[in-house]
Amino acid sequence: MAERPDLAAMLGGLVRSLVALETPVLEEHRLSMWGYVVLSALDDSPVRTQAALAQAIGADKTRIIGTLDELQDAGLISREPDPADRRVRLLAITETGRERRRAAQDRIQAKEERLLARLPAADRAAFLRAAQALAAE
Amino acid sequence: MAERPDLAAMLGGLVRSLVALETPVLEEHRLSMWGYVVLSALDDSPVRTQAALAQAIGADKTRIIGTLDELQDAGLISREPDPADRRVRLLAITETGRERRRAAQDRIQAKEERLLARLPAADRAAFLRAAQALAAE
DNA sequence: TATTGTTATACTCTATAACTATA
DNA sequence: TATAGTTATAGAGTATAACAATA
Repeated sequence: MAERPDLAAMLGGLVRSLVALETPVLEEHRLSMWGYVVLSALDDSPVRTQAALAQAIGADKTRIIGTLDELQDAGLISREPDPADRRVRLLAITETGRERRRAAQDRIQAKEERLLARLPAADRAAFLRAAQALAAE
Repeated sequence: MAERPDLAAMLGGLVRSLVALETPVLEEHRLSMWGYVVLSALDDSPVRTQAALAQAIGADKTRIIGTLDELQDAGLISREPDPADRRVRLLAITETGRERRRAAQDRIQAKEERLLARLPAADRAAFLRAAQALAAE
């Protein structure tokens, strides 16, 4: 009877194969992994500062600057100084960005579905519920 | 009603927090993350070649050499040329290695338990079962 | 002086390709 | 010549700290 493998190792391997699965899709849609994460965060709601966005996605504030530059150059996000405090940048997804993100997300979720299809329906629902609860920190 | 977040992003965040949780424990036990992964693999069964070990843990064969050097120097693994083919290195965990790994694993699993304790018992069992099934590739 | 965002630097990981030793 | 392991090189990703602009 096998002992339970370490959770981190187990999930780490799973994440690696998911990333491998999704990277080609993102490339087709001309999005980097971080770009996709940022678009997803902004699609849920706009954010008032870059630091807040960085924290929301678990990144360093210096780490997302290049990503924001690219997304802005591609017209996928807007990024304007707040008139009330010109130090901060107001961040929001554009309509183009939303479309791009949705298109990528549809393909990605379809691939994820194929993976999840291996699970019995009950386990599958519980897995998603549990993952969401645990990821909520 | 919130849409389902992307699986990869969700699990990726979860893995990050697990790693953050476990890194201090590994440091206490003087193990690197890869060192722990290697010990865990060898604790399940010895391996005949370094390339096979690398593949088993999803790493590159060049990537684990430094790790194997450290583990060997610390007396946690044995690594001898196969008399039948002196190109290959027979790898096995030592008794010291086993003890070190078990000690770290106990502490790590205890921390994981505390995290999993948030879940209803049924979801928790289903989550582990599903994660194991999906990670099995 | 404190805060937001940016740039610069160094450091760690990783991937690729040469190299050695055995076969 | 083919294979297991090793070393060397370069590239990507990341963290830290210094910097500029604004408050």
